[in-house]
Amino acid sequence: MQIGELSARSGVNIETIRYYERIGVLPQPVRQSNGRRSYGEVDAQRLGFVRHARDLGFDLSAVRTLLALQEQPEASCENASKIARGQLEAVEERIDRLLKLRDELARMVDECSRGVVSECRVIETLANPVGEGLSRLGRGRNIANTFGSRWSRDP
Amino acid sequence: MQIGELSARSGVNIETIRYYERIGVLPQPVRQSNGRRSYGEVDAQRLGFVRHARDLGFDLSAVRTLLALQEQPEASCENASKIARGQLEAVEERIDRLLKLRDELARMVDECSRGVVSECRVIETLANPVGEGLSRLGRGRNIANTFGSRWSRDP
DNA sequence: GCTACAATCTGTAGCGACTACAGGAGCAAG
DNA sequence: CTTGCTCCTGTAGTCGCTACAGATTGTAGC
Repeated sequence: MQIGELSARSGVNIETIRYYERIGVLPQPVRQSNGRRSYGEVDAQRLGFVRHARDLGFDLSAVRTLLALQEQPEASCENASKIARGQLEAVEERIDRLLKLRDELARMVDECSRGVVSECRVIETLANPVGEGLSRLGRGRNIANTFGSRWSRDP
Repeated sequence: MQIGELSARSGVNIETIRYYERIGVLPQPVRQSNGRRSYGEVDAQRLGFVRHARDLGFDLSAVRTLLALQEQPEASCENASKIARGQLEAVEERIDRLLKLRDELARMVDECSRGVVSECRVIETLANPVGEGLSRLGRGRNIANTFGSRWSRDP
């Protein structure tokens, strides 16, 4: 199958597939006589694996590790489980933050009197950082920057 | 106050402050005779506003709009409130996704037999995308990419 | 065969929001 | 007068794509 079909089947952008190949997340595929990339089921599966892992928020370096682990089934899964646990932790922290965030945003919107800016709670709330109430939230360890800009990609 | 103090007080990286100045989110500050930037309370407040808005997930273009609104208090707050409502919607969607994500990750971790990779649920789950169960999650509209990589920045 | 158009190719540049670094200047304390 | 700190400018790197330019190849209709 050519790259277009692989892209359609996996839901991964053509450019992204080539990008994955370039950075070594996907292996260099066989080429047809005309120079076009030719993929098989194994490639489709590997790409599916990558996509699913990315959907779960693993960054590409984690994906690399997981792929390597997948390819030596005799190895211990300690490592894979550790990566997943780290990911789970990051997700839970993120959820906590977002819930607080939602409350503050909801309050802002709710209290906006729909009058002029000088009475608008949206602006006011932003202007008065509430004694580090929320602003401390962003300040934890940099947990491997697990969530890039991918949380709203797509066509 | 110099840039270092402003940075310490606001919790915003020095380089980031200069970056904000460069892209016009912060105005060019007064310079001391030695060429160093000199800030006052107004600047600190403006930066606090920016930081808080960023913490709430507004992207820099939204921040720009909000800043502009803040500076003409006679205007209607319709606009600010609209931005905040959009933001709230995006946050709620994001929370939904993350909750589903957490479940899948938790299940993965939970079911890992802690043996070899060939029996590991973490790898297995990634390899078998469960008929688009979760993978459709990433595929909505691109809601203005409101959340960049900022969700784990900091020292 | 000719033409139009689609799919693919390579290579490079751009995005957002920073972050890091090189190489230099200024300034205070010991 | 040296050490060490803060600050300066300017540029390049990060991540994970995405977009484009310009070339080639394949396919379908006339």
